Amino acid sequence: MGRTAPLAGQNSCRAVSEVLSRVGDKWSVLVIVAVRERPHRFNELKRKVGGISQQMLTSTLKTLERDGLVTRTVMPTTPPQVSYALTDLGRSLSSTLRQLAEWSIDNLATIQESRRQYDEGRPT
Amino acid sequence: MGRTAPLAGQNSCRAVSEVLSRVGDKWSVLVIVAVRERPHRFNELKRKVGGISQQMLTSTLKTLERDGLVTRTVMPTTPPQVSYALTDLGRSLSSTLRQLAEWSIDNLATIQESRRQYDEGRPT
DNA sequence: CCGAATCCTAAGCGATACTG
DNA sequence: CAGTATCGCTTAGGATTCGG
Repeated sequence: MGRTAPLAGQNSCRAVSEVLSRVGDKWSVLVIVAVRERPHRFNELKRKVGGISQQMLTSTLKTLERDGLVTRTVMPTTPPQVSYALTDLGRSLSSTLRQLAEWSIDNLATIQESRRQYDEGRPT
Repeated sequence: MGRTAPLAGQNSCRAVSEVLSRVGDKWSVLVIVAVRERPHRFNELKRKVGGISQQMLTSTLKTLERDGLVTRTVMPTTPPQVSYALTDLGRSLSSTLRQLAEWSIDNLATIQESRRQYDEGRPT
């Protein structure tokens, strides 16, 4: 991958695709946004995200940690507490996602309307 | 459910999540970028995207059309030709994605390095 | 409180063959 | 050329249970 493609064309797409695949799963973005403002503990995140299973929260957090987007800090208390926080990289991604968030909010209704019309025309 | 979170936090995330789920699949972004500059025909897109199966290109295009992101135009020639193009909405999304593309290009290497280190520490 | 392990279902996706 | 149909593998992800 020594390619430093100057154009935002074919090569860069693969990068976006890669990042989107990671972040485009069901929970990653929700978790990122939930943990964004301050460190959170596990069950705190679970409540805040809402609707996520333990399993998925655990694995989502693990993946995010592996990717260097969140940090995991174990507090040696009893019972043990674990604190999750966004890294600089995670915050950077979070900012970038904000643009997409705005687009989504602005256009989600349009998309849903488009779907409805499409489905009407094809009742089969 | 009586929750009407006024913050642009929780609610908007659902919208992003929704859009990301749509666009975060394996091929949508690649197809969007491939069709971006000008209308393309089916097999033209297939070649340009590269590695995509007929099945997936068909269903990806259908979903994008349903969401109002691309148009599908059948030319009544023999053999029939079908032309796909980005809508205004699609172009708008494409622009928004560019930011994410840049972030991806800038940070993909960092992420991959982070993964490598993480995996080293946990050989199991 | 935090998370691992197991089980199970639904969906994503690819390959191939067939149609108009 | 531009799809559709079918098959089967692989993965995502939810529920539940067990352990530290």
